[in-house]
Parts: sequence; C-alpha cells; structure tokens
Amino acid sequence: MNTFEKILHTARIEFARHGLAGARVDRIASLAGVNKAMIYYHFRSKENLHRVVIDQELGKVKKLMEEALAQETDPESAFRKLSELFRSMFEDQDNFVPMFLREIASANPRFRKAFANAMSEKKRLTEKAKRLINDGKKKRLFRDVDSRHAMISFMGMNMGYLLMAPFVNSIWEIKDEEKFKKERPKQVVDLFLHGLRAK
Amino acid sequence: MNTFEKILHTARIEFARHGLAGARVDRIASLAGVNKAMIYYHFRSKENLHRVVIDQELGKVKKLMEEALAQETDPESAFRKLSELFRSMFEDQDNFVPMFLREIASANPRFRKAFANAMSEKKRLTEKAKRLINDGKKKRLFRDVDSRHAMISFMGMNMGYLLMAPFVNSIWEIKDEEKFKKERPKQVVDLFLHGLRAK
DNA sequence: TTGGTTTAACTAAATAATTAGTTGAATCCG
DNA sequence: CGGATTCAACTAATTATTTAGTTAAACCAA
Repeated sequence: MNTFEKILHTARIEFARHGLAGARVDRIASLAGVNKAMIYYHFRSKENLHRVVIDQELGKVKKLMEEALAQETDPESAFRKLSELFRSMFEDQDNFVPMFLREIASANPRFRKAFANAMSEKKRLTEKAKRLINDGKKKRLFRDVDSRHAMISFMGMNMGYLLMAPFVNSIWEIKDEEKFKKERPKQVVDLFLHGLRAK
Repeated sequence: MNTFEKILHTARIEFARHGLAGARVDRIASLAGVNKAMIYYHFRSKENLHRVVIDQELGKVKKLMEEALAQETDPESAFRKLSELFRSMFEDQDNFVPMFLREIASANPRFRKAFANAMSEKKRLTEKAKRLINDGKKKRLFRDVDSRHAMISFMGMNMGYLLMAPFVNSIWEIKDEEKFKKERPKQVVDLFLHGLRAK
C-alpha cells in the first residue's frame, strides 16, 4: 500500500468511528504511519479527504447494486437476491454503516443525492421492484398492495437488523449473532412473500 | 422558559444537528440567548450537557413505551398500537432521530444500555411481543415463525421509513410525504399480519 | 555517459485558527 | 443579603493547515 492508499484506508476507519467533526488529522496520520503534511499534499483538507472517502464507499454500493440487478429471475429468487444485496452492502464493509448513519443524521444533501443516485441507478432498482410486485399482482399471486409501501417495508426489514445489530441483540437477547444473521435473509423473504401472497 | 430550560432546548437542537464533537458551546449560548458562562454554571461541561440531553430524550421514550404497553388487546390492535408507538417515538421529537442515529454510529455503550433498558422496560415489550405471536401460533392463526425474527422485521418495517424518510422519498419519488406517512401504519401492519397468517 | 534540472513524495517544525472552559467585576431582583 | 445572571476578555489546549527544506528517482541535453 502506498501513502495515498494508506491515508484513505485509515481515514475510512477514523471517519466511521468519529465522524467528520470528531475525526483527528493527527490520528489519521499516525495510525497510517504517514507524515501529517502528506494528508494535505494528497487531499488538500480534512473535509475533502472525507468527501473522497464517502464517494469511494458510495462507488462500492453502486457497483454491488449493478451486479445484483444484472440477472432476471422469478420473484422469490429476485427478493432473495435483493436481501443478499443489502446484506453485502452493509455487512461486507463495516465502516459503511456508521458513515451511512452519520450522513443520514446530518442530512447532508450531497450524500442524499449521491446515495439515491447509487440506489436507483438508472431507475433499475425501483423499476425492477415495482415490476416484480405488479407482475405478481397481475398473475393473482400477490394481493393488491401498494408497491412502494411494500418495497419500503422490505428494505426496512432487511436493513433494520444490519444497521442496529448491537442494539437489537441487546434488546432481544440474541446470543449467537452469527447464526442469527445467517437465518435472517430466509426469514425476511418468507415473511415478506407470505405477506404479499394472495389467499 | 428559564435559563436552564433555554439551554437544554437549544442544546437538543445543536446536538441533533452536529453531534457531540460538532456541537459548539458558543453557538448554543448565542442561540439560547444566554451567556456562555451560564452553560458551565448549570451543566459543568459540554459532555455533561450532552449526557443530560440524551437522558432526557431516553426518558421520553421510556414514558411512551410504558403508556403503549399499558393495555391488553387482540393481536391486530396490539400491533397497530406498537406501530403508532414507533411513529410517536421518532416523529413527535424530530431531534431524537439524528441523535439516535449518531449514537448508534458511535456505538456508545452507555446509550446502548440505556436505550435497551428503555425499550425492554421490565422486559414488557419483548415479552408481550413474543406472547402475541406465540398465542397466535397456538390458536393456529399464525404460521410457525420465529418470533424474534418476526418482531425484528416488524420493527424494521416501522422504523425504516421514519429514520430515513428524506432518503426514501428521494429514491421512491414520494411527493406527498404527509399522506404517505399517514398510510404507512396500516400498510405495515397489514403486510405483517398477512405474513404471519396461517394458510 | 554524465552532470545538471525537474519533479513528486516526503519530513520536521512552525503557525494559524478554533474552541472549551475561566475569571472577575458588574448588574439585577426578590 | 445572596443567588442568578450578564459581559467581555482571557487562557490553555487542541487541532487544522502551511512552510521551508530534503530526497531520490526520472528526465534530458551536451
């Protein structure tokens, strides 16, 4: 890893832990094993470094999204795929969750737009989701539900635990987090599909 | 409002907007229309002021929880009640959401314990929820689902939109937020109950 | 090939700016 | 009186940013 990458890598951790205001340039430098001036040499300012880190994370999200939306399948596999997408989005990069939460909290419009853009990459996520549900409705497989509400519920079911695992574990006394996480996608998709299913 | 209350009120807004590290004591003082010295006179330090604000917010959550758990009813009304509880928890106090998100992000163990404690006030929320689902299962009204997964999904469905409304609105192109919010509890509870229902 | 020149990457230290917290004298009011 | 409050200037500390100078590799013309 060269200096540039070392700084980015350490900054990601620092910003995830402390947020933009709480992050310390000295700490990034010393943890990265790099002279502090190098941060200004490569990134101009703390704020700009933060922006670069955020953009990088959003880039990964966008990429995952594109991969997940590539194939066409039946509703059940599609929802399982989406469930898996959320898991990888929030799970594989443990720095993303805190950064994501803080950006929501600070209502940063730049981030909101960039994230919305990454999520509805060429409208494919939203369109695909609506299509999945409306197709099911036409075929009388699904009840007559509002597709937006249904999809938002689906996202909430999926993301809720991923975002707040430590809290949820504590409240619901979940001892074996790993096991629980593994069970989760199936449980979520089952509940959701049963919820949609026509009687 | 006396000085003490003015400070608390302004601090709540400041901490919600900027977090502990980003909050400025000078700004709190000037927005509260109070001399900075008064903040130290009443609250000793910025961190302590933050703690007081957080504790106050958690106190409100606890109170809402207690009220909501007071009555006993059928599953449908109970879940509707819970849905309404989440709404009031996150909606009525618009400063709570950002503070909550930031505390999750910073993984503050003090907050986690206090929140878990407020949520599972004498275990009544978790026990009641489990009981609701297990009763339904015994009466063959509900499928054989894992009650913890189901309840976590229910919380996610409810909280997801409340926590991330600006994002979700942007992604799903929701124009009339107020209308959508009003429809939401019914939509959520319907999907959830259909998801549980035995075939 | 060689000696000078440029350049990006880097260092150590200094400076500039911000900000939490303090002080002490003065005022206000029941 | 005495507790609450104002006020503005202050400090001590922290922290972001800049600066002046170094290094080593790449480049390039004679």
